[in-house]
Amino acid sequence: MINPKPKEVVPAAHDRVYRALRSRIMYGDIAPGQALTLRGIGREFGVSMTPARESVRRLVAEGALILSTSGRVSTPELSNERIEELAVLRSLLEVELASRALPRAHIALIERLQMINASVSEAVQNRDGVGYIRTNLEFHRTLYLRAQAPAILAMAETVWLQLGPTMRALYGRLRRTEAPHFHKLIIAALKAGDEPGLRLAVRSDVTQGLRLLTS
Amino acid sequence: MINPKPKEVVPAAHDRVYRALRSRIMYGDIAPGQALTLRGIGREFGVSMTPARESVRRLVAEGALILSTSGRVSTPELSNERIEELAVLRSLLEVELASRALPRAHIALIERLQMINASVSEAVQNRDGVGYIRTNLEFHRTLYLRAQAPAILAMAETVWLQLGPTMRALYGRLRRTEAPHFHKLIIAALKAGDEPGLRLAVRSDVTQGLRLLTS
DNA sequence: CTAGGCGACTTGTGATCACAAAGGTGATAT
DNA sequence: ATATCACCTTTGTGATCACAAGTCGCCTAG
Repeated sequence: MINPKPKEVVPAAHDRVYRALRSRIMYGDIAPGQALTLRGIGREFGVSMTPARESVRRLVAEGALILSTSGRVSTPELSNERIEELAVLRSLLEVELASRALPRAHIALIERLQMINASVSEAVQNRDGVGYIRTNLEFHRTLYLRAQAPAILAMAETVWLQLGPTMRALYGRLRRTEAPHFHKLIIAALKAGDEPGLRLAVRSDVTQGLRLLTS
Repeated sequence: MINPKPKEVVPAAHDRVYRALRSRIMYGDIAPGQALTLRGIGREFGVSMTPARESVRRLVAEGALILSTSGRVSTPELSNERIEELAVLRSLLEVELASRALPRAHIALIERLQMINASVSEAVQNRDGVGYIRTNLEFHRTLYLRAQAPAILAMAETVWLQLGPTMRALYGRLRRTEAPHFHKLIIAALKAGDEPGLRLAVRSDVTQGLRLLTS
């Protein structure tokens, strides 16, 4: 057989719904406190309540959605204390990931990061909040993939997911015209093979944005 | 009304099943690679497939169970690389939690930790693997609850959950008669208010056990 | 005009069913 | 004796339904 298996030709409905909702939440398409209904999700994706419920359960388990006592589901409205915790988590996890990626960061990776960073700048100039969040996370994910640490990366993505709706609320009222400064520091540290500098740059980049949220 | 609401008199079936399975997995009642079936779970708990599926989905999202490509569900058999990652995660998260708990650790907490530690020793002497895992985690959780950082604690518990079946495999073949040494160091550092010592003791305690797994 | 209550509608939960795919088992051919 | 194939059982998936609890709006009484 030349082509033995197209491998998962048709993804399961619950998985498709899960991925779509996850993207929306992580990239700030949904505002904090927004309510969702199982029947509404099912209607939108052309499936019954069953896959809708499964995808919602999964997202609740990841902290992307919260369940009220009566089972109603909505995006979370994070308290300042919770935001501070999530910022610390981002810092802990992403500094570790960056540190592990450093010895594996070849020139091709650095060039790719610079290209992504240009997209970030573009999104900032266009006042495109969702685009900013998406490209910013792509910048970080591209670097961290080199760490070859899927468990840690998955945990970092879970934190991003929890912050998604809140980040939208932030960057919606953020008026900034410059590209992210710390991204340049990260790239410079990567080029120089400067591990302490990289750790500091990542910590700063991760902390900076979230600090505005708790004001 | 004197007693307005007994508050959630009857927990939802899926939640009850979830909690039961989660306990089993976290405390090492289930061996790595053990297969589960939705109908089997439903039969055991006297519910239909629906709540069984929801609880399983939730546990899969937390990394406590894995889904084969065909949807079959089982406990994970962790690779050495994955175990090393999870050990690093434990170290990162729990050092932070301990550090935050330190300024809040009064004498009553320390005494409670000593009592729990006695139970740990007892479980070790009785060759009670599950009891050891349970009391050991209770020791850590009791300390970390003082950190007042629910998001970080939840993430740490997720890591424990992922390691559950594997820890069982470890402590099953572990032949040790002494109580955990590093727990005493943790308690000593708490008494002395010694933050660097506490961080080191927690990191050592967390790393020590898992190091044996990757041999 | 406002507060309280009643009723209709919305929503989540859990059970059941039909279906397709995967796994296992036994028979058969070489 | 072993490899292969067919059949049957097991299993997950998704749709539908009945039911209970919650939510919202409207109406009425004060």
